[in-house]
Amino acid sequence: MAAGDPIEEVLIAAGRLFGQLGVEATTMSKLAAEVGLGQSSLYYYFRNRDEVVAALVARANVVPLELIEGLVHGDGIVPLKLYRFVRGDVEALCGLPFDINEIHRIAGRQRDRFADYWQERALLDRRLTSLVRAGVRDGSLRDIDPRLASATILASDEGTQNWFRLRPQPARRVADAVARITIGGLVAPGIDIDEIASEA
Amino acid sequence: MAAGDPIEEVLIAAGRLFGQLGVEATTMSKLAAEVGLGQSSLYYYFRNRDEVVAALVARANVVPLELIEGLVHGDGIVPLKLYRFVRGDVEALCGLPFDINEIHRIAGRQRDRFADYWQERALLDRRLTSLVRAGVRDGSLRDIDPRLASATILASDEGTQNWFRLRPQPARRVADAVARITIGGLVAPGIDIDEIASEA
DNA sequence: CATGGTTTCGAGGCTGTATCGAAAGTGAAC
DNA sequence: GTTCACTTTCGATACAGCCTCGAAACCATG
Repeated sequence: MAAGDPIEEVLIAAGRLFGQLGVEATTMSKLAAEVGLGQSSLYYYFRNRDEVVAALVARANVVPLELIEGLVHGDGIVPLKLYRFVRGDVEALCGLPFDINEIHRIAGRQRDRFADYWQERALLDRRLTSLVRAGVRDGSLRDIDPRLASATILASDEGTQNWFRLRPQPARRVADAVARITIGGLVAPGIDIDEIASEA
Repeated sequence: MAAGDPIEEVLIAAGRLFGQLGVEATTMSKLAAEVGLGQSSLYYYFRNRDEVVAALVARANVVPLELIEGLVHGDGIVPLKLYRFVRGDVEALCGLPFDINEIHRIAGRQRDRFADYWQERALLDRRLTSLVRAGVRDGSLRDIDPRLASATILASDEGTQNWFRLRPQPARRVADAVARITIGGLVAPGIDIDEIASEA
């Protein structure tokens, strides 16, 4: 119905509907109606519903990736960088209109269609892993398996969005709590997580 | 096709198929075929597909609840109890044939149909919250919001199952890592998480 | 206004959900 | 052995949603 780029409008409406109804319950008819089109007209812009999902997830993915790239090249000790990453990631995830985990799951079942997603995800994982590894090396983090730690960090972030959507709260507060707990469990005994938290 | 209780058989097959294909892609035809029934025969045992989901989730829910009940009444300091809870919960979740988060999400969209689920979930949350609160009181945990901490613990546990299913590993190892990180971020500065980990 | 590219839609095939009523199976009572 | 009530199974069918296709409407440019 409105002006702008139809693709843009569809994606915005899709994000909202996915969040409200879930992906499964968001039919192409509802989505089309939302932007003032007939159901079959959507197929002019997207081959199918999954392509809408893919387009949406492609954008959501950019945020954490840019976040960590920026942090890696910035300065500060590793725990501080990690703290900022988790806080930023959680905050961004909680701001999404839809459930990232649901999209994540759909993507997981179709590795080929969502190849880009998985590549970026793998890159994010590598960046985070090597950041953790650096921390273990320089003694600012405990001696844990960096790959396991990285996976756990990402799991916490995404898992958090799960319940956040059910029980809304100030995103920043939640993000700080998750960051403090998660990174607090990683820092070496000598380092005080509260000091890092207040510095971040 | 086999002997036993048809309901039982359907649930077992459903767990497997939900895990392999996802809930959405598991059609009633496939499910029926799996147990040697016609598609419409399933509706004799279950009103619809969501009822299969509900039956499955009802069982999965029991495990963490029993786990924490047992721990609360046992002895040991709070961090030790929490460590054991997280490890047990993660291990149990990783052992499920299906993705608990997907079921979680479906349940979230239908509060009334899954009322039992939400009640048990709320109970679990209360138990965990009050355990954390006890730890904060007696000084074995840092001064954090117990509700936020409890939510974060559960989010980590469930979020972990997410990637665990994609990248299988020894469940115990993963469970230990998650417990060490999560609870490590909660314990008061004086307490050594490694000591707790080796005691658990 | 003719041409060609862009955008929209209605009709229809196909698959999956769920309902319904009929049929088949089962066992206890006579 | 037949009857009867109860349980279990299924085929037919309505209905909704996904997606395709071809035709029509739209629109810029010469």
